Amino acid sequence: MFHTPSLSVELMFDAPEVSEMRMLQIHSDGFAFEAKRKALKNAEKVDSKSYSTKESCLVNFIAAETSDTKNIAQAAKMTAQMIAQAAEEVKEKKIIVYPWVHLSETPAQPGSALKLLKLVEKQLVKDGFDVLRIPFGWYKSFMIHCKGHPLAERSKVLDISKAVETDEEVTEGEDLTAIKAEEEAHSKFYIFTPDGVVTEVDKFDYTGHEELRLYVKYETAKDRTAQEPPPHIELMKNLELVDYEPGSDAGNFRWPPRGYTLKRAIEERVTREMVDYGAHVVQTPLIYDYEHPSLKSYLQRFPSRQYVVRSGQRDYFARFSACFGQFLLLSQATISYKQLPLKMFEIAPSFRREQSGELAGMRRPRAFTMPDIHEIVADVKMAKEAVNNQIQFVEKLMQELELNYEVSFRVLKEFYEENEDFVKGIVKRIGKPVMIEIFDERYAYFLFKGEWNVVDDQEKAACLGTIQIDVENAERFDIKYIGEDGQEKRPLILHTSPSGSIERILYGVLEQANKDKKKGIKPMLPLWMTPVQVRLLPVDDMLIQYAIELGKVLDRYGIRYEIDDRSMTLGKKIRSAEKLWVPYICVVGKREQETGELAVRIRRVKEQAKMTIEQLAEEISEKTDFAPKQQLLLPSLISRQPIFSREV
RNA sequence: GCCCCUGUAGCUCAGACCGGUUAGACCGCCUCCUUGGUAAGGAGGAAGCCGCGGGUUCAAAUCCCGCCAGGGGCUCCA
Repeated sequence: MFHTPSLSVELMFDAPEVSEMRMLQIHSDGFAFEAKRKALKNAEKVDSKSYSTKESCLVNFIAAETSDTKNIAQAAKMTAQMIAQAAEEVKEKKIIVYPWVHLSETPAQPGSALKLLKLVEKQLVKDGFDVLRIPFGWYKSFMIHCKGHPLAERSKVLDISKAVETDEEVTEGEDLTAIKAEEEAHSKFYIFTPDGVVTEVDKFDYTGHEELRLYVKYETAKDRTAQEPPPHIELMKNLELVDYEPGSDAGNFRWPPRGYTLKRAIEERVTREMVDYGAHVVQTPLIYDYEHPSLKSYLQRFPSRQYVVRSGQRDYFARFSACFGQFLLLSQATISYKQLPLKMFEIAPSFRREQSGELAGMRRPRAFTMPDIHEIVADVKMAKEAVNNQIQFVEKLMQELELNYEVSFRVLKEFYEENEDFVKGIVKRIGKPVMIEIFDERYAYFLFKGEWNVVDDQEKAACLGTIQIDVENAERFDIKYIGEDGQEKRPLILHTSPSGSIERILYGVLEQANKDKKKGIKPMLPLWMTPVQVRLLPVDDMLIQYAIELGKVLDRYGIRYEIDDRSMTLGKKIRSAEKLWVPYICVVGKREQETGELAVRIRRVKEQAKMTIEQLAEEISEKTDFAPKQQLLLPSLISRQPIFSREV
């Protein structure tokens, strides 16, 4: 595609990358071996440690190369073919498969090598040969008597890079259009700055834009170096926010009350913003019919990664986004041009059956909660206006999440050329350098896509908010509006997630907190979403009642608090609150009761302050006034709370 | 999905390579003492299908095979 075939082979496969399983073949009169002792800890189990025959046989010494492990089945198949061909040439029915690692300088891992040899054996047996596979992982003695004819000793190298393509596994209902299209698309990557300057990504000076550099590196080089688990995983458990659920499928999580409080706070925040934006809020089903014509065609755009739900004799798929329900609803709605732009919003679970190896904590689960807005517009002009409007709330929400983010846009070349001013206007609005990918051919349903990404501690990037101009699905789902002239018209659709999934937001804020921690800043969750905003610590049992009275004041302000009424030392209560990153920790003792002023440990400023409960409540209210009041979803007395996964 | 590593008390982790008393430790939990002033007060106690299922062995947390889960790499991320 990009290169001539011969050139591309050279570029793609450096010498050590070529798969060259090595094999030495000896046509022998008789063969014998004896397994002496294990060479590997997990050597293959053997029924008989020795074997001897006087019969003629074709002995194949085989060393699997590292490169064979890329496609063991393919390597095995070709190896078996080579052996079968050689056997037929010398008219031999008896075949010995002998593992001999010393033929290779870069051998495969034992497990892969054994797997390969077993597959070779299986194939040859299937082809009707009498096969003996010599046990793997032992030091062995052997005897061989080479026949000495011209074809009796040969060495071979398997070159898997020359393999013909075999049938790709295709699941029913799947076609590879999207993948193929993406492979064929050409893309160029640039950095756009707010002043309108365009620079190729590798020529841009990233000084002062370290995270942008990391993001670009991730997107273009796909460089992965992480060894450690992502830090947010330990944090989410210790803060008792989310945890794995062993009783469910991989990638499905449970939310104890603290985490659920945070989750709901975010959901409510995003929903309010969408209602303010003028959205119609809906709820649509979680499962959909594979056979529905529009859905069938939509599914064919993507590899099948769905959860399948059986109902009676029929299979349904769990939705992987909110698009279906909204499109189906819109397709039956009577929409006038007077109602455009029409905004539909939904926040609900979605399911993507990601490959097991792709799952990673909250960065990539299989079940997640996605806020999704679709904005129906008449034409490209209106779409561009909508993008400009949407950018405002996406930027606002991203800033409220208090995390560093990098913005990128992916634009069809043709669209870019016609709308250069629009794109540059957006970058100006973003106010910092952004990465822009310009692609030649449309490989998905969008011709324009904005992404708000975070870069984590492992230097991996993940997309949160996104805005896309969809030019395909209005037609696919037969969504139309009635124009001024009374005629049905086909609209464009903006697909937007204002914030990204709630799970990924949590991933983002925890990774951000971890980055802060490494810089010596106390890690925190944004005040408006943190489950517990205030902890009241009565110094002794006599003061619990007073703390409860103080709590009632906080209730009036809609502030989430706990009272540590456990029988432990003050030092321990403070430690417990600090471990949970509680932003305001108030000691409630006789002094406070007498003066009416609390001693407040303020996490953000690492200092104590004296203030009344009303002053504290005012301060928190003021800092969180943009967010709906979310209740704490567990009893405020800590003595009444079980421990789900927190430490103290 | 493939490859590598890991899975022991609620948590974090010893023990495993080299099979053999009653599987340990910190934190947490429970009981008692202590009623405390800004990141761990003291004493005692309970708590384990050693991930699951097979196998080898007189004997398995330990060795072998399979499966599941978590992490990393590849691929992928609509």
